[in-house]
Amino acid sequence: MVIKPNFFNKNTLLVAKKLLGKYLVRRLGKKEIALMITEVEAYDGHKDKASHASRGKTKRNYPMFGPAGHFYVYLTYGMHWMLNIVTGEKDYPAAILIRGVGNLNGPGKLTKFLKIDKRFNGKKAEKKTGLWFEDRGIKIKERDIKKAPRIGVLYAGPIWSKKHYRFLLKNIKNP
DNA sequence: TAAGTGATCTCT
DNA sequence: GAGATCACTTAA
Repeated sequence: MVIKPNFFNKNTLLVAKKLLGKYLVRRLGKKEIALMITEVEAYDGHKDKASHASRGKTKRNYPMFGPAGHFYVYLTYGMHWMLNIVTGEKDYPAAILIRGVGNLNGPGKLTKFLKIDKRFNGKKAEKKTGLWFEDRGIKIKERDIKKAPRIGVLYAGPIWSKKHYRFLLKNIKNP
């Protein structure tokens, strides 16, 4: 079943954990590619120094301030698109970075494989968009979730870079 | 381990 | 307008 926007309209850390084991589905032409989400990172609120939203709303990060269930896509290092899903209330800047799906590890590889770019920025996660989330009934237990510090955010200082806002599945099961 | 790559942010 | 920075990948 397709996941609705209100699924994302909750505490970001909670949603991040619940997103593990769900499916990211992409329609390319007539084909649908469904990949299980195995790794995510949370960026929660303007106080989070590692978040793009920590310095207020800008032309780039405005989708983070929008309603939950929309995508935030941006380019980094001149060549890699990052895919995020916005969470929380409108005007509360928060999003979850999808770092790994299926057998792909790394946010840059993911977007390259699924042909995701800025066209999805600010779009709603639904079938019409061509990129959405599905719940296929896989249950993830708390002990299967590993918590770890986020990647590439050392610039945010010791407090925010050490927070365990990264969640990944320990045993990747093949459905 | 280092280089590639370019939009965006933060100063002038 | 210029310069620094960056939620990464790949090939050695």
